Amino acid sequence: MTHFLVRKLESFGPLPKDDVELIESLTSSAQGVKAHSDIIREGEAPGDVNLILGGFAYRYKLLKDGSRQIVAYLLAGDFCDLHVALLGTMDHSIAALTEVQLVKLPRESVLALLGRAAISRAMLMATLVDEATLREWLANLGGRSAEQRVAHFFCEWHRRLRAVGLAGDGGCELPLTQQEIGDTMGLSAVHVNRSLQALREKGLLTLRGRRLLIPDMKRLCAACDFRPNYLHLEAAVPAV
Amino acid sequence: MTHFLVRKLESFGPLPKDDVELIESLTSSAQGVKAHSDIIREGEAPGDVNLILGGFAYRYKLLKDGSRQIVAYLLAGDFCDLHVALLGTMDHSIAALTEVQLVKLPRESVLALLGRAAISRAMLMATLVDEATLREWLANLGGRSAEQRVAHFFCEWHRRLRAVGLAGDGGCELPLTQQEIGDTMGLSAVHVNRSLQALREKGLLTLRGRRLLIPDMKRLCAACDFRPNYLHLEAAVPAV
DNA sequence: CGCTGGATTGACAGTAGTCAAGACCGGTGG
DNA sequence: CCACCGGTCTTGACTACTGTCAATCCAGCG
Repeated sequence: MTHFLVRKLESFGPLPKDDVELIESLTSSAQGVKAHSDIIREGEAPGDVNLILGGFAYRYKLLKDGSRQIVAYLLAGDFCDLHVALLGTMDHSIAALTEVQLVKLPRESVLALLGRAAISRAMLMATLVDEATLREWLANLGGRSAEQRVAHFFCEWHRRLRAVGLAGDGGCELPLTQQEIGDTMGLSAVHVNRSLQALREKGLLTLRGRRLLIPDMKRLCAACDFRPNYLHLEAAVPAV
Repeated sequence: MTHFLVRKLESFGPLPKDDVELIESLTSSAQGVKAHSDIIREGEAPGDVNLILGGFAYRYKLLKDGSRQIVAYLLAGDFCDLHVALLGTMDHSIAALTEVQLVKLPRESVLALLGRAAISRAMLMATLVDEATLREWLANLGGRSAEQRVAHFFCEWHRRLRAVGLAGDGGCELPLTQQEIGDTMGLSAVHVNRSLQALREKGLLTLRGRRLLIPDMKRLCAACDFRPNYLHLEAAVPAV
């Protein structure tokens, strides 16, 4: 079960055998969460840290006017709320996009993990990648047109899913409504619709059911200036 | 000199004496950087990690169309590029806003620091706060009007400066041109100008020279829905 | 087959960008 | 002390992108 965590952390470099054993010895309780329900809400500070095993979730913030800004998507292997263990309170909420399977790690376990330098370091690296992604999103919202924004988002989505084996060269699942895409890109649902149509007319992508098809990834990347360097997928371990 | 780093890290909780000694034993070379020059550029992967001692800097990304998106401001005590030590390559650039004093830590030193669990953990916490700030910026760009965006940015700026002793209740330094504010908020300089005028007319702020005055912080916060929880300034150390 | 949520459309409103001219301001050299 | 300069800040006119509202269409489902 916690293999997942080992795999995630070791994607940044091997862990000492001790550390792997520690992780695998942790007690944890799995549970399922229904689609569209909250996993944790802004302001909460519960004792456990959630780790996604399967399904998709997203981080979001509610604004005063009632609108919602989605600020990240979580895939299998991602931490939901390390923040809670370290910073005390959630400054945003997390909800399940699809049905989600997650494991809850008691906070003490997480703190024990952080007592291991190699694990702590791997978590820091994971956090740095998340941060880099947020910076790219910021550039996306601040500097690109609606059409480019959406295209860029799809490129990233596909790339991330491919990294965890959930996408082939042709396409991938995309369990999002246009409203949700809009909440992600700071656009209205109507405008997302129009942008999608423009992209379709250019033959840059197909969207059928909940499935995204990208006939020519190169062309799409070129159209929206997508350069995946910020995802640090090679995640080379720097030699010490 | 490296006291700075100790202070930064201990803002998240005390460090073991060993760790403090390690930090203070590190060799480091200070240097100055002229205003408006780059400190490090996207794609680079040099050996040293920079730490800001004084002055202001900012992270930015260049987009295909030549526009620039500023994605963070760095104050005294902030790390410029931990990324380089851990992830290998910069995915964005950093430039000096004003004249900046920084110390360069050799990468091996940084990796040694990360070998200490408590230090590694404090760095993780610092990174989590940066991440939270990026999420709030994303919500700011995605969900608020131009006027609110700018107001929110000023609230945050003042709050952060106050946290490091650079702002009083009345106001603080703001060494930014309207163009730079625009590059930060995804707005044109002209529109920033108009938004500022609106805010001034409402009596929410004054901007003279490079100085920002906020007569009534409460009112400004209310106007832009600024809630500083995401800065985690109290940074309570969670009891183990 | 009728519902229901999501996707599409069209008309219209409003926000933000662009371009270009002119005012202002601090610093420089005479 | 003053004129000059370059960079910012302001302004106005105009354009273009994006949002809003509301009706309609469509596909999956009980």
